[in-house]
Amino acid sequence: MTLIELARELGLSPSTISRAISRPDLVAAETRERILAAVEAHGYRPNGIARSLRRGESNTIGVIVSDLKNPFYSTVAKAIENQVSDHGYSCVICDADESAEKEAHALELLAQLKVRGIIHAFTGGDVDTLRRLQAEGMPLIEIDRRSDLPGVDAVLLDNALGARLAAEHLLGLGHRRIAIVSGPERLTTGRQRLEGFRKALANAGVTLDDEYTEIGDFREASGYQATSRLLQLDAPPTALFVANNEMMAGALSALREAGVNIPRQISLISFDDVRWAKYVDPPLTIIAQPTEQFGAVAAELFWERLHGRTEPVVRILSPSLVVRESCAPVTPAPAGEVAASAWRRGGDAGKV
Amino acid sequence: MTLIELARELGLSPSTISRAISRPDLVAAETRERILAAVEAHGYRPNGIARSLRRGESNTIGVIVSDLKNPFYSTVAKAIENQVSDHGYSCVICDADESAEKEAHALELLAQLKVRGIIHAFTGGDVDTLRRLQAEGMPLIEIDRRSDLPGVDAVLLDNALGARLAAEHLLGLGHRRIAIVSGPERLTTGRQRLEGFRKALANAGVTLDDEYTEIGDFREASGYQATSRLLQLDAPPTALFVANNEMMAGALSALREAGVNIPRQISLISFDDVRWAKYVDPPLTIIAQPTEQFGAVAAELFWERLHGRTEPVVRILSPSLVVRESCAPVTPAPAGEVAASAWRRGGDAGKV
DNA sequence: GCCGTTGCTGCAATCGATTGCAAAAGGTAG
DNA sequence: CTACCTTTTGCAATCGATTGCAGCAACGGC
Repeated sequence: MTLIELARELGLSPSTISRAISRPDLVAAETRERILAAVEAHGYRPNGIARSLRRGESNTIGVIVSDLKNPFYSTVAKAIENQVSDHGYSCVICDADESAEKEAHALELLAQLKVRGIIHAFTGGDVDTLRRLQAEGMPLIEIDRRSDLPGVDAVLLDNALGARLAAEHLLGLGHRRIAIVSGPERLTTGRQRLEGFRKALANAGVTLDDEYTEIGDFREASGYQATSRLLQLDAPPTALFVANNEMMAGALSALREAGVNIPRQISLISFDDVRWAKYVDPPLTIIAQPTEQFGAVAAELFWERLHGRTEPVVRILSPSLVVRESCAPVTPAPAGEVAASAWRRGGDAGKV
Repeated sequence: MTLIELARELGLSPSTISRAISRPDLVAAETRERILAAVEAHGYRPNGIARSLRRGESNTIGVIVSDLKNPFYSTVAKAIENQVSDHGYSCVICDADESAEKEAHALELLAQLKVRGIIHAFTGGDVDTLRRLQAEGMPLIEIDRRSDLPGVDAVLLDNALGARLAAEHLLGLGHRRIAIVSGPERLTTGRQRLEGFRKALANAGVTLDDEYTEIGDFREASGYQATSRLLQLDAPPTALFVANNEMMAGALSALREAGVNIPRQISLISFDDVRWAKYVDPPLTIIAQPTEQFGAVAAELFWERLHGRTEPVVRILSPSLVVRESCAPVTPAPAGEVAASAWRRGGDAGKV
């Protein structure tokens, strides 16, 4: 049922119907009642597409996350959706799947859909497309990860602080043979967590060995592989920092499989306090992010943009250390080799 | 930049430009090159809204999940998104937040957006809206939960089987004082898991006591509360079946807090093999669902509908039992009261 | 040389709702 | 009674792309 059909049926013009719906005060009370009754009776709904075309706006916002399966991003997406749906906006949520191509594709698609703004976690892809969208006046809000595009809003974590908290916790427990599994260089989160960690260690006079520096892709499988490699070193680390929750799951698998005891043989600390971190054996010490705030703040920045703000705003959120039981003081072993050879023997042998 | 502006600049008609983009074979090679070069240069993108209006279709599909934070649903959503984006479709993902109102609101919104179909997990709300959409010819595909609307496609789990697997596992370990935390009656998942469980116990001559039957709302908090109540009974259960992953997290909290040892004092089995279930202490015995299949099959059913199928199809997926370490044989205590009083003394006292 | 065909391009209508402007009706003041 | 204002409704253009139909040119066959 279209506006015109309804108008014909009521013997009124389409304009009147349209006004009765969107600006009721302009229509005589009696007419209005009659129209609304008919609308109700026929279940008429304005065609959102036609409306958007005419109004030149869509009441839709685009969200691109790099992995919808990752609870961090699904939580952020949910927070955004909740915020904007209260205002009658809807979300087109895209999953870039950590792929730059898919990201570029999603951006094009959202642009075609004429969304009012795009909130996205940069996946390292197409800065050109971003630049063009920005030039066209599309509000762009980055979450979690930063492209190097100037002038866009962003909600970020103080990754260096997070990495420092992790490093200092491990150093404080006496660890010196410390390894990291970080993310891709092309992502700010990957870079900053690595550099922040390196620097914090350096401040304490500890150098982060290349051998102990693994670069994954923030997905489970790479966490598994990286950790497996570290375990095969002649002098495996006594402590491990894993830079996101997905890779942490992989690390956990690798450690289980190798029969390594946490924290007795290796201390494990990682990023992002997923809900289950506290139920794991052992409960995980982690660097927590204010996950829902990412979404809420991003939505907020979006509204401001819509209401005329033109100056870019960057909000930095703070991580915090949550101490549980996956980190322990380094075992006072006679020599570095002990732990390694103990592992080879497997199981509980490393008890000392 | 619009089609008309571009046309004027090139001294061609809009029709030719349009054809050069969407049906290149109809345009002379030379003209086509010239047009495509200009398109590239100006970064012209067809206005998706106008295109949709004219074509009378949107290349958009709506997805409503009942809780985007729940890894089950985010995984399903991702699977759907991945499937349809390969075909140039985009997803509008809505979160009903387990609220019937929000669900109705989302349905209206998707209808206005003229999506090509809606894949949704019924939240118990507005069957009227669903019925109207169905009457209008909107492809409707239900996942996980079933409304009582006839004629719609659905991808469901064999919940009764899942519940039976859980019951038989517990029975096989000798448990008789068995409790359940299930979901709302208004949801098929809640009902079927409860009834299936009850029936499976009955088959073994065990009755599911009212005292042992808790109805939650599939969210973490209700799992916590229900479990806490069960623990305060004079004769607490020796085994507990929790009917979804969110409530299971709550149950875990409650058990931890009460210092109850799993599985020594209580055996725990629950639904949905979230990735972390195997890292928990103890690794959780669960009923696994083929999560990604839900999304893939739903997308498949959607395509079929688009391509003309009119007969409703219901696909039932099978759960499976994954045995880990959260269930143990019932402790051969002299009398039923022992366990209860042991708990009151707290901690490891119940070791017997 | 004429006609039919093929290939390319343009004209103009169309999708459905919105909105500036104008017309008609009713009311009030001078 | 006229002039003017207010309220209510309708007319018609508009948003931007698509597409059926027609026009035109070039070419080949007879």
